[in-house]
Amino acid sequence: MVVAGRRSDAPQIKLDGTREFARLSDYEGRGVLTTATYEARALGVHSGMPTMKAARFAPNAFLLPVNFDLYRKYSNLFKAAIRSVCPTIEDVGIDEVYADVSFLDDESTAIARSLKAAVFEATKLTCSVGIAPNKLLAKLSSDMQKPDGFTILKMEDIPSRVWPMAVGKINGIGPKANAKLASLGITTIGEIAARDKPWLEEHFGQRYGIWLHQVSHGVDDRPIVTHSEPVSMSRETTFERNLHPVRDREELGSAFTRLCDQVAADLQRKGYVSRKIGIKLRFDDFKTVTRDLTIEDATADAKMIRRSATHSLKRIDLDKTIRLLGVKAGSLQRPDTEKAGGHAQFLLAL
DNA sequence: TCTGGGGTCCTAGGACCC
DNA sequence: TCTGGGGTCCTAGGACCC
Repeated sequence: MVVAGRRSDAPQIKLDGTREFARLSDYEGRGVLTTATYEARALGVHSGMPTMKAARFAPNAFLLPVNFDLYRKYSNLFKAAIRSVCPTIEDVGIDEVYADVSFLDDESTAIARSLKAAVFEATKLTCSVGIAPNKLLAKLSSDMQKPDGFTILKMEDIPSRVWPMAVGKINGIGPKANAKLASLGITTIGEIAARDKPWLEEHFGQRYGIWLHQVSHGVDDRPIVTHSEPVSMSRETTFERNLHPVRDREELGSAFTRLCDQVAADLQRKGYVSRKIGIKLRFDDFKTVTRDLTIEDATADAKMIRRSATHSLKRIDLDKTIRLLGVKAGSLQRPDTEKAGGHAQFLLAL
């Protein structure tokens, strides 16, 4: 079974009450797999794979639409369950958390078991736990035995258990860094660790080079961040077909308005105003451009957002058809911390 | 095979200020 | 005449993550 597509692709309910699921081969249109069961993955498909491509590997896989409301509900149950064991947690998206368990007296094994038991009791879902001296190693170890496993990783295990792993397993080494490392003959974490700092800095720049050196030796001093403020909120949509800036002007215009309305509603619902309104376009050749504009008065008003976004849109050459359109609000503030007009301002100079 | 949507953080140049 | 050194803010793009 795979999950892909929109809510409207929900299974048909037949007259006898049974549900008729679509098959992956029935899928039409754009998009990627949100996820796939392990059985489907065995056929060569994976999260993020274009759905039309996945359909060639697993045409008979059952196709389910995404249901983010449901995922959010289970996410909340899952996080509450973790919190009941260990209150100091950091959110890492919908299905992951870091938890600081250093204050617990129990053995690592007992902690892992109680975390998994709490999650299962709350959600009937299994999960994977990694217990390690820092976030880098905890993430690495939680991936070692999936699904429904737990792994305890200590500093002294690094040479035997971390160094043989592929560099891409490290959080922060993506496709680009992976390819560059490979071009230098490096495919495992141990091969990074075998290089000295100056060599890594020479090839990857000072900052990234030093970071590579550290992570390859299991060093990571990032704290658990229990609270963070949002930086931006955005909405974007990929059209079912590429839209022509002139011929499809109306359709583009209404999509644009809808995105601005959604961003405004998101801001209002969460209680923020924005000082930076931006747009994003992806053309038929997949080239992506962004424009943004800092505005005088922070806003959460749909019309204001649309006006600012239109300014940015006018600065883009529309010489190709458009695949994706997005609207983004950045430089977020809480309205009450907004600098109120009318306050006296002072300057003291020598 | 044609590639989602929602985010964060980093880099780098230019404007501008003292 | 051949021009420092520090800082912040703005903008665009890109890598990366879930």
